[in-house]
Amino acid sequence: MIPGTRRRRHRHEKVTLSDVAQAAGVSAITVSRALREPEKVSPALRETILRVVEQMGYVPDMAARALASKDSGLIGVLTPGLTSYAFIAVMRGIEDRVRSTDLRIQYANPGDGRNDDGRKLRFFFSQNPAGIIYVGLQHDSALDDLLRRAPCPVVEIMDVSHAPAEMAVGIDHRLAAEAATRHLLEQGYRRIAMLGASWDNRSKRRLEGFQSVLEAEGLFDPSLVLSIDSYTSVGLGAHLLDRLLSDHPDADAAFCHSDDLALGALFECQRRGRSVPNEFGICGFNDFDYAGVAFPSLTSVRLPRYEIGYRAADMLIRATGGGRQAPTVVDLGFQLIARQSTARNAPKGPTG
Amino acid sequence: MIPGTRRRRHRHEKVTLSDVAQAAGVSAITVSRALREPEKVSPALRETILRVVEQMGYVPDMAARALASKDSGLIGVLTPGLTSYAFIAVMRGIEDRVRSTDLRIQYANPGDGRNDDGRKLRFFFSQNPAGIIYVGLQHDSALDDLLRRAPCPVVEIMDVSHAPAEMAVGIDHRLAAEAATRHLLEQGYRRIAMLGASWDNRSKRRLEGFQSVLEAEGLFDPSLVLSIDSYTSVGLGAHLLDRLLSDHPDADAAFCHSDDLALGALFECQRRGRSVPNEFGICGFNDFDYAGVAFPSLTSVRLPRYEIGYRAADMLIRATGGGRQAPTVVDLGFQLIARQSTARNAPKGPTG
DNA sequence: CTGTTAGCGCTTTCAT
DNA sequence: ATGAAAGCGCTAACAG
Repeated sequence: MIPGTRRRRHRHEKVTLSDVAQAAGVSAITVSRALREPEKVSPALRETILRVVEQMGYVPDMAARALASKDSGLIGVLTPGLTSYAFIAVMRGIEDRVRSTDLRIQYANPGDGRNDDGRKLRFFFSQNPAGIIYVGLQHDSALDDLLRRAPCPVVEIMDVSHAPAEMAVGIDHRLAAEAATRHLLEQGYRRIAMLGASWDNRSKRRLEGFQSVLEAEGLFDPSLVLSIDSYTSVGLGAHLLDRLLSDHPDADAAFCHSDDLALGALFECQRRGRSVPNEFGICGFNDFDYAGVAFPSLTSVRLPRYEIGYRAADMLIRATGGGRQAPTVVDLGFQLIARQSTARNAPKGPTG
Repeated sequence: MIPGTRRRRHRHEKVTLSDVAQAAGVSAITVSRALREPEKVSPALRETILRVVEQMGYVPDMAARALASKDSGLIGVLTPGLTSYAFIAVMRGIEDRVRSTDLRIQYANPGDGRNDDGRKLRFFFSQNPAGIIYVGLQHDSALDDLLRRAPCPVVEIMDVSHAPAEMAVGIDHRLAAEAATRHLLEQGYRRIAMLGASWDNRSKRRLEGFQSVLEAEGLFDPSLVLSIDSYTSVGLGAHLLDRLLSDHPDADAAFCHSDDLALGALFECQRRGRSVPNEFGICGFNDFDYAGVAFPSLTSVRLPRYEIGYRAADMLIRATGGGRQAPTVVDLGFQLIARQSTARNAPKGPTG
C-alpha cells in the first residue's frame, strides 16, 4: 500500500534447461532435443517433456543457444530507409516470408549520412546472423569487400544496376527513370524538372536516366534539377515545386523521386491554380497507394516493393541451407502507370 | 573463372578475445576491459590493445557477451503497427534517443490479429532484453500479468487511458476523439460519420469518445460508423466515403481514424464534386505531414508521435539504471489542428 | 591496474 | 533413443 515500498520484481529465478530436465527426470540434452528435433525423442518422453516445459514456463535462452550452436537464427535488415514509407511494403514482404520459419528479423538503421555502414555491418556480423538484407546507400569497394567476406549470405536489395557481392533483388533505377522521362516527353512536356530529396545511389541512377533521355533531345537543363537533403515528404514536394515555379515559371512538368513529392507538387499546383495535367505534368515514383486515388490521379512508376522484400528473404532462407552459388541478380522490373496527372489533352482535366 | 567452382567463403576463422589477448601479450579480461571500460586500463596498454583489435578486425560476440553478463543490450520494440506510417515517427524518436547509447533495438511484429502477443513477449524475454517498448492491441489480464513480471523494464506506449503494468507514455485517445467530435459540432456539422480501419484498443477508445459527445446531443447514429478490418490507407478512405455517401447521402462530416483515410475521403469528395468543407467536413487523426499541405488542408488531431518514442526510450534507459518505481504514466497530450477541411463558411471554400 | 578462476545456458560430439 | 563430457566466447568476482 505504501508507495515506493514495492519489492523489486525482475527476479523470477530463470527456468533453465536443466531445471526442466531435472523436473522431467531426463538429461538436459534430451529436453533440448525434444524442443528442436522432436522426432529424435520417443513420443512418450517427448510429451512428458513438453508438458513440463509448458508448466514451468521455460523459454530457451537465445544467447546461450546462439553461442553454443553458432547460429543466432537472426536475419539482419540494414537500411538507412528503415523509417521511410517506401520501406514499409518491403518489410511486409520480408516479414511474410520469414513468419513461417523460426528465424527472427533484426532491423537496423545505419545512421544517416556518415559512412558507418561498415561499422553497422561488422556489428551485425558479430551476432552470427543467419543472413543479411542490405540496402546500400553508397557502394565503395571497401564496403563491397566487407560484404563479400560476410560470415553469412547477403542479399542487396532495391537496386540491381551493379554487380552485387553475392545476391541482389530489385529493379534498375536508371531504366525506370528513363521510362518516366520518355513518358513525359511523349505527353508533350518540354521543360521538365526533376524533384528529389536525397542523393543516394538510387537517386543518382535515376538522375542519370533522366538526364540521358533529355540530353538526347537537347532538352536537359541542370537548373531544373532541384533537391534538398532531408526526409522526403509531401510538404517538401510542395516546397520544391514552389521554388521551381518561382524561379522557372516556364517549367511544364516534374519527375519526382517519390510519390510524396509528387503529391505535394500536385497540391501546390492546385494552390497556385496551375492546371494538372494541362498546364503542368507530374510523374511520381513508387506508386504509393494514394497515387491512384488522388484527384487527379498521379502517374507513377510502380516498384514491386513487397515482392522485393519477400524474394530477398526467400533467397536468404534458401542460401542458408545450401552452400554458396555464383552471384545472383534478380531484376523484378518496374511498371510505368500512366494516370491523369500526365494525361495532357485528355478528355477532362480535373483541376484547373 | 569457371562458375560454380568458387571456393566457399564464410570461413574466416573468427577472431576471439583470447586471440587478441595473445597477440597483445595480455590476458583476455584486460582486452575486454579496454573495450568496455577503457578508463580501467592504463593508457599505454589501452592503446596497444585497441590497435591490435583494429588490426585483427576483432568484433565482440554479442551472444557470448549476453550470456556471460546476462545483459543483451537489447531494447525490444513490440508493435502490430510496425509496418504502419504512423509508427515511423515513433521509431525515429526511439532511434534518436538510443543512438547515443550502446543499446540496440530489435523490432518485432506480434503478428496480425491472433492473440500471440504473449508468445512474442515471452520470446523477447528469452533474450535478456534491457527493456521493452510495447504497443498493445488488446489488454487482457493475462497479458498484464506477463508484463508485470517481465524480467526488464517495460514501457507501454501510445495510449494512456488505463493503468500500465509499469510505465506508459502516450495520449488519451478518448479525449482526443471527444475534442475532434466537438470541433465538428461547433462547425455546424450534424450528421457526423466515423471512418475507421481496425478496432484495436485505441480505436475503441476513440469510438467511445466520439459516441459520448454525439449522444449528449442526441446525434449519434451507429449506422454512420464505418470500418473495414484491413490496413488503413488512402484508398480505403475513398472507399469508405463512397460507401457512406451511397448509403447516407445526408451525412455531412466524417471523423477519420487516420489522416490517410481523411485524405482518401477528401479525394472522393472532390471526385463526386462534393465541396469540402462547405458540403462536407473532414477531420483526420495523426496530423501526418500532408494534412497541412493538402488542398484544402485537413483538420487533424496531432499526436506527439516522435516525442512518445523518444520519451519511451528515455524512460527505459533511466529505468535500466535505477531499480523499480511505482507505475508511471506520462500523458504527452494531443492538439486539435483546425484547418480548411472543417472551416465551414470560411472566406473561401477551395474545392467545389 | 592486471590476472585467475569459474561459469553463464545451451549444443556439439561421441558414447552407449 | 538417451546421456556424459566438453566447450562456445565472454565477463563477474575476486585476488594480487
